[in-house]
Amino acid sequence: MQRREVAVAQNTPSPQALEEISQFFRLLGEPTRLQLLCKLRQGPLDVASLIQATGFSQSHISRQLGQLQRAGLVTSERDGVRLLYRAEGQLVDDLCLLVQTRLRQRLEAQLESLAVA
Amino acid sequence: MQRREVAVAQNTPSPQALEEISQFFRLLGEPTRLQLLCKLRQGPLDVASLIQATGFSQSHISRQLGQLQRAGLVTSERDGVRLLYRAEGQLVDDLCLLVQTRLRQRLEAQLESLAVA
DNA sequence: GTGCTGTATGACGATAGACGCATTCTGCAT
DNA sequence: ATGCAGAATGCGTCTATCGTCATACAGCAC
Repeated sequence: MQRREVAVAQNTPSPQALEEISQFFRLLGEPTRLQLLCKLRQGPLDVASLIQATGFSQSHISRQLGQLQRAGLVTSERDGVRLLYRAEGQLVDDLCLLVQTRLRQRLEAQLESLAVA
Repeated sequence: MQRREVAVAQNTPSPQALEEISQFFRLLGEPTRLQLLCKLRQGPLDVASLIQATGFSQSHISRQLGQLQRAGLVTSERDGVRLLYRAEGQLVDDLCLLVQTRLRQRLEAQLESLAVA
């Protein structure tokens, strides 16, 4: 049932699937969260380290991590009194690389059109 | 200069690049815009057709198309009194496919864990 | 040039969500 | 069991943006 709703697309996602896909993108659409993911992809970190690395408050970082964890993009593991968070999987890396490549191509095209003019 | 700011990442995007990448994801994080992109990828459409297809108001659709156009994801072309909008490139398709696949995998994993239990 | 249609934009209200302070909760260390 | 540190959550404020109605603008058709 759920499977069918999500999977109905040979090519065109169902309205329900579109909603879920867009919510996924929305997660990545916030710089704070993307920044956290970048930090965590380099290795596990506790909240204090992330506070230091980003400058955001403990509560804010905790909340963002909660969102990322519920979406399956990060996991946490106890290390003494601390929780170590780590990035899970390669999907976000892949997505960012595609977008970044595209953004660069676009800038390069613009540079070229300026040079010609 | 701009090139370097965006391109600095062998692997870790610069803060500026992260901002731009997140803004790109933010564009896709709104169901309306994603829906429009899906419609337009099947062929060029005018605003009236998009109104009919989605149920949103003319002004809203026009505004969303404006955003997508400025980001280079759609183009427009005059056809008599109408403007035909069309989706540009495959990037959004690729991104959606990656995300959709992942969402499915996640659901399937959850189904499996329920079956075992 | 004029009138009309299709589209873009102004103005407004409602809502979601970022963000930080304060507090509570959780689990470790003793 | 107790105390403490680290993390999660309550609450309030602020901002951005969705979405619509109304209006302005752009370009076609005559």
